[in-house]
Amino acid sequence: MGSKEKLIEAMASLLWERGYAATSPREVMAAAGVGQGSMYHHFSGKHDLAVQAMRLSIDTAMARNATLTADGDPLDRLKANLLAPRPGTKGCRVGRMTQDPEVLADPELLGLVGEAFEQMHRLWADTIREAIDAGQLPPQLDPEDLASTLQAVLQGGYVLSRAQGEQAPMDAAMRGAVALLDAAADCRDPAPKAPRNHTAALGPGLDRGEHIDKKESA
Amino acid sequence: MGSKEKLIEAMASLLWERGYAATSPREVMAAAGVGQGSMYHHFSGKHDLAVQAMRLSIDTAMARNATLTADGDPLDRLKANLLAPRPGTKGCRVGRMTQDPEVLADPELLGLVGEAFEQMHRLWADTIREAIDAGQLPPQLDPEDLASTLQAVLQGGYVLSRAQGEQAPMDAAMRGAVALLDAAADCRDPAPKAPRNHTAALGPGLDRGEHIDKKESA
DNA sequence: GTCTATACATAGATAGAC
DNA sequence: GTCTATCTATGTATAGAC
Repeated sequence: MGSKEKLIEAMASLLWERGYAATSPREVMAAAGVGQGSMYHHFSGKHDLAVQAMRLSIDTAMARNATLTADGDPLDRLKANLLAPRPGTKGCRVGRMTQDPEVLADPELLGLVGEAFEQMHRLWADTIREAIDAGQLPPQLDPEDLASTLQAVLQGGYVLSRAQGEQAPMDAAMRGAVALLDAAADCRDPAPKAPRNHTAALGPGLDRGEHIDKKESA
Repeated sequence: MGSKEKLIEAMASLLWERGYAATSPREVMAAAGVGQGSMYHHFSGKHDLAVQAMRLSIDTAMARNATLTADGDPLDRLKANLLAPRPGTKGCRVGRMTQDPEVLADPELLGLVGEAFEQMHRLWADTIREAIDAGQLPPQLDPEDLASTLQAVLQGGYVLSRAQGEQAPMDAAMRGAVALLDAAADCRDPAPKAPRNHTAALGPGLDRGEHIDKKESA
C-alpha cells in the first residue's frame, strides 16, 4: 500500500475518531507513518485529503446498509437493519461530521455528507414502501417521513450512546423503534373503535411538507 | 449584567454554535466585549467557563421540555413535544457536545451532558408510562426503550437537518414518529389475526437489556 | 516521491500595569 | 476588576535537499 492510500485510510480513521477540525495533518502523517513531504505531494492540503477520506468512509458506511435492498421480507429487512450491531459509543463516521464547524463551512465536505444521507434516505424509503405495498405496514404511514424517522433513530442512538459512554442507550432506542413498527404492523387493517379526538387538542397540526421552524430562532 | 455573566452567556452561545474545541477564549471575550484579564479573573480558564456555560445551556434546554410533565392527556403531551418547533439546522445545544473530542475527554463536561440526557430520558419514560397506563398506547411497549427511541428521533432529527442545511428532514422525522405512535395507539387492543412469523426470520432476536455490541468494533 | 527545516498564524494562558 | 503585552505550544503550509 503506497503512501497515498495509507494517508487516506489514516485520515478516514481519524475523521471518525476525532472529527475534521480536531485532526491535524501532523497526526495523520504520524498515523500513516509518512513524512510531511509525502502528504503535500499527493494532496493539496488537509481539505483535499479529507475529501478523499470521506469518500472512502461513505462507501464503507453505505456498504453496511446494502442488506436493506436484499431479497426477502421487507419488514424483516427494516427490523434486521435497525437491530444490526452498531458501535454506539464510536458514533457514526458520516453523521459525526455534521457537528464539526469546519465541515459545515466547507461546501465540498458538507455536500458529500448531505448526499450520503440522501442516498440512505432513499434506501429506507424504498424498503418501507415495499413493506406497505406488501401489506406489512399500514398505508397511512408516509414512507418518506418514516424513512427520516428511522434514519433519525439511528443517528440519535449514536448521540445517546456517546452521551453516556455506553452501548445500552442505542440498543434501547433500536428495540423501541422495532417495537413501534411491530405495534403498527399488528394493526395494518385498523378497525377504529370510536372517534378519538385527543389529537385535536394539538391544534391545527402539521401537514406533510409544512415546516415548523417559523418562529424559533434562538 | 457584569463581565462574569456576559462571559457565561457568550460562551453558552458559542458552545452551541461552534462547539467546545473550536471556541477560543479570544472569541468568547470578543463576543462578551471584555478583555483577557476579566476572563482569567472570574474563571480559571476555558474549561471552567465552559462548565458554567453548559449548566446554563442545560437549564435552558430542560425548561423547554417542562410541557412533558404538564397536566392533561399523556399521549397528546408526547406528540405535542415531538412536534414542537425546533431549530433543526442549529442543532441541539446539549447533544452537539457529544461529538466534540475535547468534551469527550473532559469528565466534568461529559458528566453534565450525560446527566442531562438521563434526566430527559426519565421525563419521556414517565410520560410514556402514563400513556400506557391510561390505555392510550399498547402495554407491550417498554417505556424505557420507547423513551430512548423518541429521544433518539429528536437528536437524530437535528443531525439530518444539519446534514442537509434544511429544516425539512427534522420535521419529517417528527411527523413519522408521531404517525408511528398513532398507528400503535390505534391498535392498543390488538386482535391478532393470524400467527405471524416473519419476525422469526430475524433469528434469536434481542431481549430487553441484552446488548448487541458483542462483535463490532471497527 | 519522500524527507527535514522552516515560516507564519492562532490557541490557551500568564505577567504586571492601572 | 479590567486592561495590554507577552509567552509557549501547536496548527497548517512551504522550501528545498536527497
